[in-house]
Amino acid sequence: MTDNVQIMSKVQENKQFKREKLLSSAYSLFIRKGINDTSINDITENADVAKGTFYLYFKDKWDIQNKVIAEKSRLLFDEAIIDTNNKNINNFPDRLINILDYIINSFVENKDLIKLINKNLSMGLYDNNILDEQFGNIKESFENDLKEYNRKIKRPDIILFMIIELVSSCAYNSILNDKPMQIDELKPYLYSEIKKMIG
Amino acid sequence: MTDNVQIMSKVQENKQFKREKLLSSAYSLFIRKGINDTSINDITENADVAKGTFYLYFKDKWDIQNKVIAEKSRLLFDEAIIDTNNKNINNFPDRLINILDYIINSFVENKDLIKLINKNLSMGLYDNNILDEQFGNIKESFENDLKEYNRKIKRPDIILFMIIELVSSCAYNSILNDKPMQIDELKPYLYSEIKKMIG
Amino acid sequence: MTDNVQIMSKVQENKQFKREKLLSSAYSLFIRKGINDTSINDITENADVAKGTFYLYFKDKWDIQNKVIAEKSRLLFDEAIIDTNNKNINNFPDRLINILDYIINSFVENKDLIKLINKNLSMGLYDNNILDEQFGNIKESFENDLKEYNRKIKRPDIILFMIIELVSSCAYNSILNDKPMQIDELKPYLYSEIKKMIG
Amino acid sequence: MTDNVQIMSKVQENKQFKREKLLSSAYSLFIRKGINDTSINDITENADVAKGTFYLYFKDKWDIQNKVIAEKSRLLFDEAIIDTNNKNINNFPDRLINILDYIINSFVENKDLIKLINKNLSMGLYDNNILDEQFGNIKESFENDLKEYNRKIKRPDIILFMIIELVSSCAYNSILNDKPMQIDELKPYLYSEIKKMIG
DNA sequence: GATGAATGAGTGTTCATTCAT
DNA sequence: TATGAATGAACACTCATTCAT
Repeated sequence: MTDNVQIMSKVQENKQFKREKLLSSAYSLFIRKGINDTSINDITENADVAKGTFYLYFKDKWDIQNKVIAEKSRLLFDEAIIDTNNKNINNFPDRLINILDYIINSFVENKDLIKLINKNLSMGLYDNNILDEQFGNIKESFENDLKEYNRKIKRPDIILFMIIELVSSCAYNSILNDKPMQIDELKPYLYSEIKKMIG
Repeated sequence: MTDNVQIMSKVQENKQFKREKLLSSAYSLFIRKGINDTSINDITENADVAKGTFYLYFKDKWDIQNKVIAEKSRLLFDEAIIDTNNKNINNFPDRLINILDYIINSFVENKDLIKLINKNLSMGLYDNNILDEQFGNIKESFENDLKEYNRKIKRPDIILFMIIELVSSCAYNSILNDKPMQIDELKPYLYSEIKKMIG
Repeated sequence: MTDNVQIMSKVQENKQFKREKLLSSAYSLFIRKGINDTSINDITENADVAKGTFYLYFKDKWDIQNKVIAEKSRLLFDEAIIDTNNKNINNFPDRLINILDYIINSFVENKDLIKLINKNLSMGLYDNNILDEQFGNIKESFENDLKEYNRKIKRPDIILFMIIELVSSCAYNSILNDKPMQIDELKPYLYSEIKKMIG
Repeated sequence: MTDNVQIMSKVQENKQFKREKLLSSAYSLFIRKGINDTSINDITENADVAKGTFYLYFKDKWDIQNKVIAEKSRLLFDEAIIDTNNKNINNFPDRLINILDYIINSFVENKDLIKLINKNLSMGLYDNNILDEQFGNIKESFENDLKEYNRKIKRPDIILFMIIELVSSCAYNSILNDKPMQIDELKPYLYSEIKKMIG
């Protein structure tokens, strides 16, 4: 029995390992060459795995793409919240700004990441529940903060939605194309508007 | 001589005609099947033109795609401004809101259009000058309005940029996925924030 | 000892059971989707058995295919003879016609069966001994009848062979494609020729 | 104008040539390795043509397969009729037997041909009009003969259908598997039955 | 300028088979 | 015995691009 469990878990572990090799292979290729120019062949080759193996774990390229993005962006949101908690920021607006700033800075450091995530946001990511998950996380954090710091906002969900759209959309253009200006120059204006919104 | 000129212009006309057939063929296919699922073969067939002819007018699919989007979105902005002028709206905020509302309503009526335009915005459209052109139009109109109605805004270009990003990004999600809600429900919140921004 | 035997036979039973599950799984899939579109994976999945298990009982798809057809067609011939015996038909030609009619009617009721069997007849079934077995049954029955009803035919084996070829070939086309006409319309002509043949 | 026609016909000729190269390449491979074991890659390689070219002329393997069989079997029927005419056989039964005998002999000389044609007959060839065409030819010839030699048969179409089914089915087994005996031994019995049928 | 036949590299996907557990 | 994860050769089919006419 113990043997069986151990054997099972050995196999299970191995499967998990393969799955992760594929995910990280896909991630690095998506970042490096873009999704359109990454073939499943590329992914498996890069993962040192047979081509057929891919189909044991993912349905097709869209499937692994969504999984990659879900994983990476969840990670990002989590980090942002942890960072904010670590800094012991104790008022609501600064907490929100810190979260957004952390995310923006991550994108600045990893421009391919914003390309990857954004590309997909616009390609129908909202159809499935990936954004909802992340959004869920930050929404919860946002509403906790509201309660904790005794803030009243009418329809906080809508405000948060608009804030995130504004930030991600502006960050995308500013970081990747310096439009309308470099992100560091843009930030003050951006954060100023956000503060108005949660005013 | 006159004859020659006429012949020349006839030829020129014919060329222009071919080009336009290709553009409108591409547009209808992009709208109908999406860009990824439209091949150059599809475009030429649909345009009743030989496959090789495509390459006399466009470099590749990305080229015609950009041209199509440029044309369609310029048209849209122009219409929005004309509509606003026709309505004799005489104060600055209402003029701005009317322009944005016109654009949003157009997207609602033609959801494939917002899909097409947005897909491309996020696929590197900012690399070339297409958005700049449109943006130029509306920026000019925006600044004219500011002057005419005696408004003072610090850095109107940045504010306008943020407004457009906010509107297009929110409209995309709301119209296509009802996230966070249907567009008609979202509009009041959206316009309210915009009015704050040009406050 | 008894225990051992029981255990052994239990194991044996179990093996037989697996084999039969595979056979009936294959049969239903062959009928439903055709042989070419049925994979070994399909067969094992449908039989609730691991993929590797297949190879413990059968060499490959051709192997199980032949076994399936052998089983199903032997069954069919047996049924036809039993039906004829039950009806107490007491003259030779009517007995033969009844057997053939029973088979044709079975095919009419299960068109996929004639597709399955025929496909394979033409795909090299004669290479192995499957047809011989069935043919053996009906040949024996045929020759018994000849003796019992005091009929004399030169080379009854050849005549029977030709009759079966004629019937199965005509039935296939008539049942599946109504060529040259529907089977009910064709039957009188067919049986009339057969009666001539056993003259 | 003349030039254009000549150019057109040059191109057209070339296309016809490519198509025929593909057909004959497919035929030789089907004969040599069987249809299932012949890939489109094999066909184009063998025809010294690019893979994509295949799809300019044929939809898929089933398409070219049908065309090959149609061509080859039409040829066979035509030859059989010509041979019969050349021999100045002047009575109906002998003419019919000669046609059938010619076809059988061709199959004996080219066993792969009967394999190819038969395989397909049983794989749903009757769905399309290939057999009808061939059958049309021989039916016409059959009915011409009936008229010319003043024969009366009730429903000659049905009789002919049964004769062809009987002959092709028996020939297949006899030629390929010597079942129930070699074709030369079988022929007398076969032809004797056929004569009864048109009796 | 216009054509469209030809190309062939490239793609996603399937599947019989093996073998460590 | 039984399993099912892994393999990788094989497949049909697509498509942007070229170029002789």
